[in-house]
Amino acid sequence: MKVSREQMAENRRRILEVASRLFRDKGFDAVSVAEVMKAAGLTHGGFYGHFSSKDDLIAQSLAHALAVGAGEGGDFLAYVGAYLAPRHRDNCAGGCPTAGLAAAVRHQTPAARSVMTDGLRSQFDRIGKALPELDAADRRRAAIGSFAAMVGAVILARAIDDPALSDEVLEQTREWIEAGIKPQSASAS
Amino acid sequence: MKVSREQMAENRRRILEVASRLFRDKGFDAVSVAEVMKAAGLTHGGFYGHFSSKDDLIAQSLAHALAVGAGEGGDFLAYVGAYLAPRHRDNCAGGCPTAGLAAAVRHQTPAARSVMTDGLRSQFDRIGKALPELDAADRRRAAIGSFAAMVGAVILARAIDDPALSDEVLEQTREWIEAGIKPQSASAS
DNA sequence: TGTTAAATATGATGGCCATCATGTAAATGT
DNA sequence: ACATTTACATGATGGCCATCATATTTAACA
Repeated sequence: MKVSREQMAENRRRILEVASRLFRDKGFDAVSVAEVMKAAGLTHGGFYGHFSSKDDLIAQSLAHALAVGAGEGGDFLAYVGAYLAPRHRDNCAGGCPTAGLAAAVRHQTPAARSVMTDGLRSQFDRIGKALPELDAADRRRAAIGSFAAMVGAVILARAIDDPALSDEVLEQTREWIEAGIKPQSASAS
Repeated sequence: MKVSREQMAENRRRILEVASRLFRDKGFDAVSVAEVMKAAGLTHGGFYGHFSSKDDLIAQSLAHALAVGAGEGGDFLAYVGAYLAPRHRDNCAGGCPTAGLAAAVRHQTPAARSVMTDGLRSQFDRIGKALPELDAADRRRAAIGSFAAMVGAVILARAIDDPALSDEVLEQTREWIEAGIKPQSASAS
């Protein structure tokens, strides 16, 4: 049955939203087109009315997730604290799409890699702007170095099955980043 | 045809070696059992004489790769330089199994996650011992923070399709780590 | 040397999945 | 109101893959 224009637009939005959560939670390969559609409250048949292929869905849902997560411009240290927290580590589906999907993007289409590249470029710029207390070169270095450490730490923490070690990875990386961001203060705390 | 005991042991070793390279290169899902066996110079039939399942192969080949890569105890800064280099970024098959597979381990069996956990614990200890110029607490923080940044940077650099930005991620992260490892020197270079 | 056991090869089997073909019913525009 | 378009549902289809069944050949051992 046909649905209204707005209904269709909302269906499409729901597919993207649900797909990005499922992908972050289980990985691109482990989520079938039918599963996405079912989670969106539809059947698999209508899928190709919205997207040309599963690869197309992957690229578009990635863009959707990166755009949604790109809010904030606020306190960088607060952002780091929330990012390197057990809460975020345990919330793959709703968490940072870069931490959840960057490694898998390497095996995806050029379109998906391009989306991820744009997302990362924006992210580096955004973090750089949130670090006004440093001069330009240090800002760039801190933005990229910190974000690499954040993404790496969450990926490692999620791979580790020992809760104590997993927590430690988050905590030590948080302290490491905090120390690295204030190089102008004296070396001893 | 039956082969000698040693021949069989060597076949097994070759399967593990070839599998760990293929997995790092293409991901666990994208590599079939038949492909691994063919790359090892065998046919798919003999596989279940060596391993109880593909999941078993994944866990064992991961352990193999982590053990092989765990050599060195030398100069940490040289290690960082080689790790955060385009050469390593472009060599997934022969590169660090943590950078190549840590994110995917999250979706694997408990056995595989346990192997990865042990590998990371050893890695943190090893790096800590390579940083004797720091005191104990700083050593641990630097070991975990640096390695998280290294893994994250290589993952991001591999996801990015713009060579200039990809190179920049490696380079800035390298400088960020180098700066963070020598906190006792003056803040200005 | 002959018998046995084992390692590998060849050849199914069953399931999952992306994609397509076709039907149906409701929204859209006149 | 009517014709038409179209969004979605139902139901194939073909391919890939993990795993298993069986055959073959040869090492291992007496």
